[in-house]
Amino acid sequence: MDKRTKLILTAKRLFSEHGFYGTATARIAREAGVSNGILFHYFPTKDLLIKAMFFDVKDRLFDYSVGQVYKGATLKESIYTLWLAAVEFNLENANDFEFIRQFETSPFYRTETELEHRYVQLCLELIDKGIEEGQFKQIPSMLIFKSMSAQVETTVRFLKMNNMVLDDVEFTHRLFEMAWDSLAK
Amino acid sequence: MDKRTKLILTAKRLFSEHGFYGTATARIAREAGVSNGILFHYFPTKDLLIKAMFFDVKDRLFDYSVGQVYKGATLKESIYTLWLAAVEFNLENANDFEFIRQFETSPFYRTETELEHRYVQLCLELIDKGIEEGQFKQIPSMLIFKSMSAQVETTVRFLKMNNMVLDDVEFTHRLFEMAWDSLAK
DNA sequence: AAAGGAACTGACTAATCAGTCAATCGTATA
DNA sequence: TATACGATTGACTGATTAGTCAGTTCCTTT
Repeated sequence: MDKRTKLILTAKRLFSEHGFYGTATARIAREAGVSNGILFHYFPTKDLLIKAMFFDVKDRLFDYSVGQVYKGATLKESIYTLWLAAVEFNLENANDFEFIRQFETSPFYRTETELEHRYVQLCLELIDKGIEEGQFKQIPSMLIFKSMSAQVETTVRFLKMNNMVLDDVEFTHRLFEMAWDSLAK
Repeated sequence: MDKRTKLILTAKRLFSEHGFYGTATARIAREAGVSNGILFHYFPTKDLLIKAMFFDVKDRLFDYSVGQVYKGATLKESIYTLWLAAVEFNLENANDFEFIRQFETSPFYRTETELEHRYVQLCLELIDKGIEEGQFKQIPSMLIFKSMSAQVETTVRFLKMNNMVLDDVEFTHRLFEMAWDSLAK
């Protein structure tokens, strides 16, 4: 594994445990098994390291989930697929999940940052379609997207806190219905 | 205004703008117009200052919202009152809102911290009642509470980002229905 | 093999910060 | 008036940190 990747993985683990400011750059380098200097070779400042990590996570979430949505699916099926993929991804990648959570409430985060990403674009298109077709409530699509994201986050936090996994299909559906009902007409 | 209160108000403003670690204790004292030492007289460590502020906000939210729920109200009316009070409180107290948001995603936050508070207790009782009576979905009450809290947060963020206020009753109801539908059977 | 540049090292620094402390002030009580 | 004690000050310190830099290693190209 190259040192840049090692740094990102180590940083993600330490950030999710101790927060951005609770983690010294020197510690990231040490625990990644590389020199202090090389961190600043790849990421000129700590801020740029953090921002690079944000896009790294969003890219991987996109790759993980979008492939699963197939063309012929109904709107509800598509939303369900995206919802389930997001929940699974966050459950399986605990450090990514904690990292994003902290990033989005930090002063680093600006909405423009997120808007740029194709994952968000895709979701918004789907939601707009649902509103036009009259399947969704007459509410701004951005609010619906944010609401769904918040539901995913809440669900993941709950499952983790109670050491649960999504093995019960019936329960999984009940969780999804909670999110779905909030946007369906 | 006594110096302890001045410190809390100034800290809240600075924390909400620059985060916990982005705000030096010396700066809090300076902008509050008091000496550096007095901060540590009232709050022996920075962590204790932050925790004291958390309970300060929750207390005020409790006082603000609970008085508005009247005895004879239906379950939906009570939930609506609490939802609206929370949204209004967070809109009117921007610094409190940002502070709590950061606190809850920081390493300071432990779930036990919140459970102790009577505001949470009250909400959980109401939700349990709704589940027993069959009005709410068969989902753990803690998850429903967290989901509602997340919806309030999302709504407030959306309104603030678009410089909106809750002056349109019809739109307000549509926002509430979003949250309500996610928990109602 | 020579050259050149990217990857890499780790000791170093300038700045910042949480928390301390010795001294002073204000005021209430005896 | 004397005593006592909490409130208050602000200069100070020891520890920590992001970022630098001069020099070394490694690899590719000619």
